Amino acid sequence: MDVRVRFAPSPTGYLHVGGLRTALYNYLFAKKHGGKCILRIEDTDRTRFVDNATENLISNLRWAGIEFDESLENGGEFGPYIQSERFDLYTKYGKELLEKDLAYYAFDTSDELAEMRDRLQKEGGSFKYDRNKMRNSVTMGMDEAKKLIDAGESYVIRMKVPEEGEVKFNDIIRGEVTVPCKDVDDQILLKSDGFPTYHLANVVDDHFMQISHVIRGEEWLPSTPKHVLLYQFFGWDTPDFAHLPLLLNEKKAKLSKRHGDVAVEDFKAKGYLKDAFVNFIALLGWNPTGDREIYTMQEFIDLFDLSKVNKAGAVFDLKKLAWMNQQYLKELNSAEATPLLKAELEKFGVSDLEEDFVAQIFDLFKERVTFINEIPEMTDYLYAEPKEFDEKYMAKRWKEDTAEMVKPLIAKLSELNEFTHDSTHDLTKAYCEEADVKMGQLMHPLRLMLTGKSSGAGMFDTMALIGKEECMKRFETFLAKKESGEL
RNA sequence: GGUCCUAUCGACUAACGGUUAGGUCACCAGCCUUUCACGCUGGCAGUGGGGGUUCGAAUCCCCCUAGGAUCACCA
Repeated sequence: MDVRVRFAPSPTGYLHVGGLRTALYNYLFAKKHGGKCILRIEDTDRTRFVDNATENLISNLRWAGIEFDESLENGGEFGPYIQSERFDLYTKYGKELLEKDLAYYAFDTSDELAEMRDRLQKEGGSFKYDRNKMRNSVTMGMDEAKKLIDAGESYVIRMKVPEEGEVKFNDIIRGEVTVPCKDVDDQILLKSDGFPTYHLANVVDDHFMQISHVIRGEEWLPSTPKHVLLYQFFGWDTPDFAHLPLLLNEKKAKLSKRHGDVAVEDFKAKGYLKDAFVNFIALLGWNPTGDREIYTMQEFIDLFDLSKVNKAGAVFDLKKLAWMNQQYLKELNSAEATPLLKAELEKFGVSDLEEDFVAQIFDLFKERVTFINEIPEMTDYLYAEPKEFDEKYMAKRWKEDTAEMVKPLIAKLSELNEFTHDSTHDLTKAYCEEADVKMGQLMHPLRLMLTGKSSGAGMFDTMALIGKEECMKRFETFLAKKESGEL
């Protein structure tokens, strides 16, 4: 059997990280088995329509490196790939169930349904639809129901779940799942606006799109018996199911938008590198070996094994994500990094820097940050003389005799023709030996005068980057301020 | 509350009946060092509890407990 899987999001306006993981696992599974990965937009809820939601979804998926073999924009022989354009199909199959007496009309208002649930709750037990007591074609008879419909009463179509027996299905991740029919609700299949609910549309589409494996989040597990029953009602083969463990927040509850940090584009905006983010997400719920953390997409494809995906939910740990991001940041080559850093610098208000200069800055700071966007502020002294000086640092490192100790070195530095890492280093080292002082006694004052900060890249690299002329100017300014007591 | 799912260090996970229960993040210590980092070395830390099955259980079965999901004319 050909492997055909689908990622079927509803266009809510953003891509949830859990959705990204689902899409990714679908993609990996398809690629691994030489199958097809399909994107189907499930927009049957007209009350939740969001402009540009589909475009947003696709662009975020593409950012993550996930492409689809069949979709709205790429086409395919099983389209349309958006449910609102498949309307007639659902109506047709809803009717078929009605004719087979596997579905029925129901006329209950939302108040009546709420009342029913109140009653059932008081009696204890489940809240499932009480088919034999409500207003529907089972209690009133089909003739009466047709009359109401002709009179313009609004109605829904519900599935008629058998009273006896049980529903069994095999989940690739969880094994056999069994639910007694009496616990399965008479799900609404077609809403009063004529649109199908997820359950009907999903089953019909998966069948006609020849989906072989349904890979989706665990939140769908409780409604899977309904879907299995629908396949049986229609006489169709059931696809294989794989319900992925949930992504959890630090409180171990399902990651939800209310708690923030769940939209892929937010992570993108914060500066996470795509490969790092995808790598991290892929390892939430599965690890091919257990002794490695960094994998390429191709390696993930080669190693992917649905049956080895975890059953328990996974907590989304920002700290490990940050580490992951840094790992990828360190490995970024300058061709990739320079434009990114340049853009960040421009946001910071620094433009017109030489590519080579920007590349050097990246090399010096990539191991000191988690995100590229931290670099501009950290390196502000490279673009203008420092406005302020770290007071604690100054108190600790600038002593009574420091000025006199540093002046001869500055004089020697000013005579240097070449102002490079090596030349400044060699000169300073020689001076230290000659004057019998430790490097540290001079490095800190130099750093303070030049950058105002207590941390940063190596001092000789920093001096070379700032340039001799500017360094001299800063030394002079700083010493003058010291003498005048301004500092 | 009904139903279903789940349970290995604080977190992500490996070990698919036989290991001193391994790796990674975080944390701690040390080394490196002109700062901050990076890096390196080491450390802390786990099979929720109770019964079985077995020569042998983290692994299979049962019960308990705990957590989660779901019970919409949302997906």
